[in-house]
Amino acid sequence: MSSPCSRHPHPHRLIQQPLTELTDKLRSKSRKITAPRQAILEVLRRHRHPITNKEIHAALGTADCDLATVYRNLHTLEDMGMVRRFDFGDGVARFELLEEGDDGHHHHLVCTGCSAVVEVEGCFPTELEQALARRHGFTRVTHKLEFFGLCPKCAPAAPAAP
Amino acid sequence: MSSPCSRHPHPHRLIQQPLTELTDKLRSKSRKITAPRQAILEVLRRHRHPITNKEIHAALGTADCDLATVYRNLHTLEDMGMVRRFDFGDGVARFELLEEGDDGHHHHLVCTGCSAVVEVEGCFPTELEQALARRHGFTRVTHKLEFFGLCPKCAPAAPAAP
DNA sequence: CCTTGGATGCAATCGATTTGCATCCATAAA
DNA sequence: TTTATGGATGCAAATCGATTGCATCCAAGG
Repeated sequence: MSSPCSRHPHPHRLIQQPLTELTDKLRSKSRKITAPRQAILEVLRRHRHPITNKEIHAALGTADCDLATVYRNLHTLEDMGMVRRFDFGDGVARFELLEEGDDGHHHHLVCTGCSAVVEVEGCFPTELEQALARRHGFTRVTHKLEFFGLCPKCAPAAPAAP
Repeated sequence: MSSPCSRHPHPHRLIQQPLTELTDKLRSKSRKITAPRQAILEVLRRHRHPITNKEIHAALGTADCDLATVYRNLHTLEDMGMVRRFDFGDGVARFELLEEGDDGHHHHLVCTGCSAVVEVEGCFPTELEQALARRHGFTRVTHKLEFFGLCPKCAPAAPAAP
């Protein structure tokens, strides 16, 4: 694992549940299995890194649907706990399909040059999180954490730095 | 417990440098000392937690200026390293005035109910960041980390929990 | 086949932020 | 002090991601 800029599958996201399993979950909550929805799920299944609504929309191909439908569906899927929303700080929401039983809590290392994404395993600040909660009397504390830097391919092109 | 990082000259942001020091810094980079700019700096000096462009604009009072001017000034101040931008994940940028010599790197615990903000004194271990950088060949790696939860006041009003 | 509530397309709208442009003025030079 | 000038500002229009109202459509259960 030493090519962060190229697309490489990550252990956590190698195996995806079959589409039927996904549609079953939808059915179980009285959500309809429509063509756009299936197509969106297929796109999500094919991507191992968070993708934006626009990217999903662009990847629909033949099964094209309205962009608003993509937005609405990702809200629905998020509410149902089937996808997780990530924020890379650029003002655009990104989503990842979740495995059954996975809460999707993990972080990324994002190249500020080419937007390449590496998944980071392990969730470090959990202890700090609980200490914080205790100290300030907060409950239900979570966190958002993402790493940013320059990948090997983009490093040479970078400006002077400390 | 994780080792807190050591680059926090003013942990609680109680003391702020005088306005003259700020204007001197502007002058030194051939930026003009205008009324709007001074007023914006005054507002920032009076706040110890990240505030939005709108909040700054609203707090200007007599020294009112165009909202676009606030936006432009905060870009300028950010570029000059005089303020630091924070992202609480709600799609609105927030800023904090930086002390001399402080890079402003710290994190917050934000109440999702009332938006109360607590500064977090502990920082994510830098070594882990560097290990990540090494493992994936990234350079200049940084991170964004914010905590979210319910403060004591908002906890009672919260819905059922896991 | 029929009913029905969720789903979709389309267009309008929203909120945050940016930008084009004419004008203004803080600052340094003359 | 006067002048020249490039940065700064006001105002309005434009972007951009995302949301929403509404009429229509259709998947799913009778």
